[in-house]
Amino acid sequence: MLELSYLRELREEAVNRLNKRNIDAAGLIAKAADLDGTRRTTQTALDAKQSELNDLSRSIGELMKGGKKTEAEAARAQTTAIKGDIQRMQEELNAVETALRDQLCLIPNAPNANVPPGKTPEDNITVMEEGDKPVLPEDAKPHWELGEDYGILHMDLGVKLTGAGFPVYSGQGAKLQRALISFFLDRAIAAGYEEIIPPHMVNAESAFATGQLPDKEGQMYHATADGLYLIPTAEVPITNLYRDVIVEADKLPIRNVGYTPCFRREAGSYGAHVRGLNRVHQFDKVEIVRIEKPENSYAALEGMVEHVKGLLRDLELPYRQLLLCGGDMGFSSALTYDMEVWAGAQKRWLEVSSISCFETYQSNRLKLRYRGEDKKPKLAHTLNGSALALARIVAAIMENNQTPEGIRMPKALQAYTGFDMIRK
RNA sequence: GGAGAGGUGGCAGAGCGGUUUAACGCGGCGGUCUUGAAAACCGUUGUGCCUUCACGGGCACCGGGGGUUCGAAUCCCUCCCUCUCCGCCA
Repeated sequence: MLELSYLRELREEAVNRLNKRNIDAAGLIAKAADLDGTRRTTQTALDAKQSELNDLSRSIGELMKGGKKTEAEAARAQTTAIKGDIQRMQEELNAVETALRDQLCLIPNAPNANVPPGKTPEDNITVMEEGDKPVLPEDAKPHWELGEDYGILHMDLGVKLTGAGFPVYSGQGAKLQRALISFFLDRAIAAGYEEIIPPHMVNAESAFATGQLPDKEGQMYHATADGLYLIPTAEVPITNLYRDVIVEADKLPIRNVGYTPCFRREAGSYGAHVRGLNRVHQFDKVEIVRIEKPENSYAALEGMVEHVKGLLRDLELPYRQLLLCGGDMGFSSALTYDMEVWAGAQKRWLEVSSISCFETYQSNRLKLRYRGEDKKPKLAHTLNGSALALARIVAAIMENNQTPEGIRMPKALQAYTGFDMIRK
């Protein structure tokens, strides 16, 4: 949620920033401002009534103690009307507060000044591109065929066990998954991130705080018997560690990394582009999360991008970095870079990482604050990024590194896989 | 899953309908003393919202929600969580 104080004090700036998303920013904000005004007048009136009742109650106590029964009874008679007012005002306040919160939930984060305008992925800016695309023979196979040929990836078995989009890995394919997870974790730890193993299910409060609810309700698997959600990313449990927390300034930045499986319903996305590992309901991901002082957050974002670039280089994958345009950015993000790798047989770019700065949008919901120089709590900035998401990395490695002898493993990974080639 | 006990300020721990605007202690911060430090002593000490140019003032918060009452940390209902014992179990 955007901060009310921001919408109040820098309303014009907020509208301008939000306009990059091609939404009716002025209208959304005007409605929120209206509700906020009503809320404040109601609160002021309610507080005054409450104060009146408190005074009266105190005086009744004193009168009773002094044995002045008659006067006490007279005072007591006055309270009925006040209590009625209080109840009515309280209900009014509750209603307007709910409406205000709902309205604020409709307003996405305000894009950073550097976010390009635009509506679709075509308007994203390619910041850089690195690595040579492999030259593959005409009959080079996409990863889903290679997976079957080598007996390491079985989409059909996943269908049998669960349904479409739940891959089964076996043998060297399974080992490759585990190797990548360890590799990514070790690299993040070496870069100063503390490893976290969080729960894979969260409650509604957590899902709300990081913005999955109410916006993306249909995208999460929901265990209704217990009211829990399967996490779509480790971002949710790890960021929620800091919900309702005030951290001392000298504890910042906080850097966490966590490996978890990720579960996404991906409702409504079918077609040729979702074959094999391109889009699945369950995949593994190593996620990095940072909590920063506002003045450091964008430098931290660049640092996270550099970290991910290092991983992709060591995996010998051609990749490019995109700066997402306003229309393609996630709801909660202020600025997002996507990292994509080249899958040589499909001849497509596959998104393997999304690295975002949320400014105070998440921390406002989380009530995640730090104590600044003046000892007053202030909202911190949150950031996160995939480092990295496995399934598509595996797809690209398989496709790009296919040879007549087998699938070659990147050198940096061989210490983790224990083999240099996947063979039949 | 069953039975019992309990959830109070950064920690520890009283309070169990109206001198609680939450005691005492520890810790934190500021000060006095001191060459400096320790000790001692004095003061101070949370979060959110409303209001005010400001100083300040008001309201709410004793696990969450609801109720009784003129008045609730204190009584009632309900949910959540923790601990102990029993049962089950990787």
